[in-house]
Amino acid sequence: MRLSQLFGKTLRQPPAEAETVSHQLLVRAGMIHQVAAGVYSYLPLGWRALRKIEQIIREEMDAAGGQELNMPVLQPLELWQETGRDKALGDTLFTLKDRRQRPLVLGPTHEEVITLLARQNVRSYRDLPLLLYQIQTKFRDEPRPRGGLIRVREFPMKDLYSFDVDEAGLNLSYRKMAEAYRRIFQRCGLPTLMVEADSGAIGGKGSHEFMVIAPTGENEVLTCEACGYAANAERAAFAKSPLPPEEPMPLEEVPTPGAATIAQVAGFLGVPPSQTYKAVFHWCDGAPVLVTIRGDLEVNEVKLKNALKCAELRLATEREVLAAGLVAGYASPVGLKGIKTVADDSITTGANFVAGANREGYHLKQVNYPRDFSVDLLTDIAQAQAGLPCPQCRAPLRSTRGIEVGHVFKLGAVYSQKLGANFLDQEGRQRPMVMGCYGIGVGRLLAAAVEQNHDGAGIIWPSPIAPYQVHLVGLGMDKGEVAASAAELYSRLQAGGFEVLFDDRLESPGVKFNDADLLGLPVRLTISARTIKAQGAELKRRRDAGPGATVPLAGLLAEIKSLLAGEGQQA
RNA sequence: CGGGGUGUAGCGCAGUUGGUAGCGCGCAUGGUUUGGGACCAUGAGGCCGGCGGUUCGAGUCCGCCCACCCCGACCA
Repeated sequence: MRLSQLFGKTLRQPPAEAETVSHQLLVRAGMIHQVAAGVYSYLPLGWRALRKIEQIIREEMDAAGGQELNMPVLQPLELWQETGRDKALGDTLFTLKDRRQRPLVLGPTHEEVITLLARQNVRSYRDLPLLLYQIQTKFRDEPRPRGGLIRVREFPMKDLYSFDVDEAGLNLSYRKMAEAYRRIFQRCGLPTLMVEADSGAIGGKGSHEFMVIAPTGENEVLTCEACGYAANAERAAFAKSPLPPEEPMPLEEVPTPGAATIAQVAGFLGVPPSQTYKAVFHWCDGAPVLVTIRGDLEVNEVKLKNALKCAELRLATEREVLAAGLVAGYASPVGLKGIKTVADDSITTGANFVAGANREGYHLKQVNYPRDFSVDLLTDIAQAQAGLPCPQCRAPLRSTRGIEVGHVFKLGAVYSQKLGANFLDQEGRQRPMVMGCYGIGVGRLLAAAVEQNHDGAGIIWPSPIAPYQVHLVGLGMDKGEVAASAAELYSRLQAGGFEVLFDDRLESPGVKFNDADLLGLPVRLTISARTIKAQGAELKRRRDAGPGATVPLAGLLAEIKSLLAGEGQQA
């Protein structure tokens, strides 16, 4: 491709609204263009890089036995009502009506459609296992798009769905996919960490995310260096230090004027926060819930939401708290009636806690569970944090941030049961297919790759996903001799099978070099009066600093090939 | 949705007490340059986010709306 013909201009300054590095660089390099919040066009260079990634994904999916197909973006809302996911997705679902006023949705994912497809085409265990995938545009009306391509409302995604006869089969498919994912990210030049994750609105029995560790990541990841435990903070467990048993003492009410927070109460009564019960009010699908947890711990809303199995969960407003008859700052489940109560299992060890008296200005001492109160639900709803002990080996957990580029789910039979996707097993019994689903955000992967591979001057593409491999720069293109030999080299490179971007513009060297650095192709080849005199060309890898080496024209192609091969290994 | 911020040329920005809009980059033409964002000259390009109001007169003052960005609740 001749740069003089290429659609898309480089910018010296990034647009003011671009904050993330990948966003700034992709815009400056003329690879993407924003159309609306979270909606982007891909320009030729960006699109080429994206297609490179798609191709890598295809190869690995096919190698793992996947079959590519394509499903519609437009789907009847009815289908989503059947599985109840219209509610689970809520406002995230883009909806519209056709001319007959039939409600439709723009597909945010395709479990429903693919399950229907499998129901229609799978009859027997002999048809299984089955791995079907597509790379297609998804629509999610995210509450807040951000970070350029990191979080958008319309995005290309690879989604594969596995269908197996049983759990064992699912586990096998799951492992196969996890392995394919590792290879994909590796080939894209991205080290990723596979972490335990919450499955959110997709549902199912277990899931893992693939995180690119980056400070700009949206997710907090907790890891244990000692044993390798890794989990998204919204899902992570930790070893709750049990408190020593004590002889339960009689319940006692004490005045605690003005002590409405854990810190104040603990200070006032001279006990550690871990010797208190914290009460938090949540609002779950239109009803109040009182959540109790040990005073030194925090509530994890994702865990709580899962435990309550509710569609919408948030903190209760002051007004809602009052209306429910709760006393903010002095509430506890002790003696409380008519309100759903949940507690973290941290309340089960130790004894003689301080808790609210449900009366302004008073707390209870020597509260003991289950002697003094009961709860409707007792489970782990505590927020893991850096420094807390690893659930597996008790070494302190560490916190990092990550960009989620892939997510794999064990769905089980949730969708197949709801939509009647059954097959006949060897004994002639009808059974629901056991499903898994596996997503990769392709555009986000592109952004993450830039996020991870850049310097002050611009992008440094990992060569497998670079839009072109060689950036050929002609300096002094108004000189016939330079123009001719640059053009000749361009043809030779193309004939040799290289993907070449040829800067044939009549620009000053500074402009050309700076654009080359910004666009970030792995190898730069410069030809000028100077190099022609030396019967060579200057060869430089993007990731190397300093001037390149002058290489004789004779062995040039082989030289480039070996440089690129080295790049591939590095990635 | 809560909190914060910004809308003036393709990009980055300025615009005073209200008087009909400017700078840098980029773009076009001509010329001089050519190994790390060169220089000179000339030129094109604006519904000042939108609507309404105040005023003889609004980019500027007031009201409403919209868009976009950032921080939190959601996710590939």
